Amino acid sequence: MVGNRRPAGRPRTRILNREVITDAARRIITSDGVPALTMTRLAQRLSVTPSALYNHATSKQEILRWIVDSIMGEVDASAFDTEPWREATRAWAASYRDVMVAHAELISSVATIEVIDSPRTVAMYERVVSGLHRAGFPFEACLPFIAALESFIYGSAFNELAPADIFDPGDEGDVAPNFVAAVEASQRGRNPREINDELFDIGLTAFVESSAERLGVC
Amino acid sequence: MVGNRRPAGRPRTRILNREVITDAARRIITSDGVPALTMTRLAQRLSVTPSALYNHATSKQEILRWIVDSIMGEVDASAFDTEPWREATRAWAASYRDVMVAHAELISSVATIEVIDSPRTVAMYERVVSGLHRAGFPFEACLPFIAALESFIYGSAFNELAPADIFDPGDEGDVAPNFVAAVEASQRGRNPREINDELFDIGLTAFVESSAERLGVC
DNA sequence: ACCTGAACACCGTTCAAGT
DNA sequence: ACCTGAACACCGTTCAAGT
Repeated sequence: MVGNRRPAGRPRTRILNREVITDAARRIITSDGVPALTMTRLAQRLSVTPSALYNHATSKQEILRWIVDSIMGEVDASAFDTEPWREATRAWAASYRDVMVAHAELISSVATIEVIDSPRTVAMYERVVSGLHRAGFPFEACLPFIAALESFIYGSAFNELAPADIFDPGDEGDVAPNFVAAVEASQRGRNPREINDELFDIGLTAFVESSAERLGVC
Repeated sequence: MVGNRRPAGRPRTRILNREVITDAARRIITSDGVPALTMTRLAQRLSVTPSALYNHATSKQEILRWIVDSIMGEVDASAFDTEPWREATRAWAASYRDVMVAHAELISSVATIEVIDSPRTVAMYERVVSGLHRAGFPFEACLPFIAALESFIYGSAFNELAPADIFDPGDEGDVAPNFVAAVEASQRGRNPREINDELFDIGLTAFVESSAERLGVC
C-alpha cells in the first residue's frame, strides 16, 4: 500500500467505469480463470480498494453480466444482413460456438444470465431475428429456434471444456468392458476436437433442415 | 451446541459415510439450492462438526462428485438391454433430459466433472455403449455419438433453467424492434416448456437419423 | 461524487487434541 | 478410527469517514 501512493499534488483522475472494470475483469479471467476473479483481485488490478468498486457496480453479479455482454459482442451475426438464412445461421452458430469454446468457463453464466442492460447481446439478437423474419420465419418461431440452437452450441462447447480424461472409468473398469473398449477406441482414433467439430456440423445441419421443413420456410 | 449432547453412557454410533453424506447434501440442494450447500450446513444436518466431514471426503469437490454420480444413477438406460437402438436412444435421452431438468443447477457440474469413483455413471455408459455396439456402432463411434447427444441434452435442459425473462431487453428495446416483437410473440404463444420439448424431439430425431446414415448403421 | 479503512458474516480446509 | 474446537486465509458486501 505504501508503494502505491500517488505523487503529491497530482490530481486524482477518476478511472473507474463499466468499461474499465469489465476489461480488467476479463483480463483476470483470461490469465487465471474464473475462480481467480475476486473483488479484491479486481480492485488490486485497478489500483483501488475493493469497496471502491461498489460505487460503480451493485454487486459482483452485475460485473459478471457486463463480462457476458462484452463476450457476446464478439459473436459475429453480421451474415444475417447479407446472406440467405441457412448460410447466415451456420456462420452465426459457428462464430457463437467459437466464442463459447474460448470462454468455456463462462458458458453456464452466458446460458442463464438475464439479458438486462446488455446492449451488445440485444444487438446480436436483433440482427438474428431480423434476418430470420425477413426469410419468412414467423416472429413466434424465432426465439424457440434460437434457443434450441443455443442449446446445441452450449452443449457442444461444453464437450471442449470437459477434461480429456472425463471418461476414465478408473476402478470400475472391470465391470464395464464395453465402455472401456469405447474409451480406448476413441483415444486411438482421430483428434477428439476434430470429431467434436464434425458432429457439431452434422447436428446443426440436421436441426436447421428439419426446422425449416416443419416451419414451411424455404 | 449444549442441547445437542448425547445421553451419557450411550455409545457413539459412527454415522458418517459416503451414502449418508451424499443423501444429506442432496436434500440440502433440493430444498435450498446449490449455493446453500456449504460444509457447515451439511455438517449441521448430520449433527456433526464441519471438520468431521474431512474424515470421509477429501474435499467439497469430492462430495460434489458423489452427488453427481447419485443423480446419474437416476437416468434410465435400461431400454438398451431390450429395445432397438433408435428407440433405446430416444428413451435414454428423454430420461437423461428429465433428470437434468430436475437438477438444472448441477448441469455444469455433471457436464464437466471427471468420471472417477462413479459406479452408477460408469454403469450407465456401459449399458449405452453395449447397446450401440450390438446395433452395429463401431467402438470408436460410440463416445462421440454419446457426447454429442449429451451436448444437446445439457443445452436443452439449460433452456429450462434460464429465467423466464431471460429475453427481456429492458432499456435497449427501442433499438431492437424485431427482437422485441419476437419476445412478445413468444409470450403470447404456447407454453415455452412445450415448445422446448418439441424442439428437443426434433433435434434429437434429426441428429440420430443423420448419424445413422453417416455411420452406415441401420 | 468517489475513495479509504475497518468491520461483518460468512467460506473451505487444516490440525492438534481428545476419545 | 473418528470427532471436536480453534485457527487460518480467504470470500462479498456495508458503511462511516474523509476529500
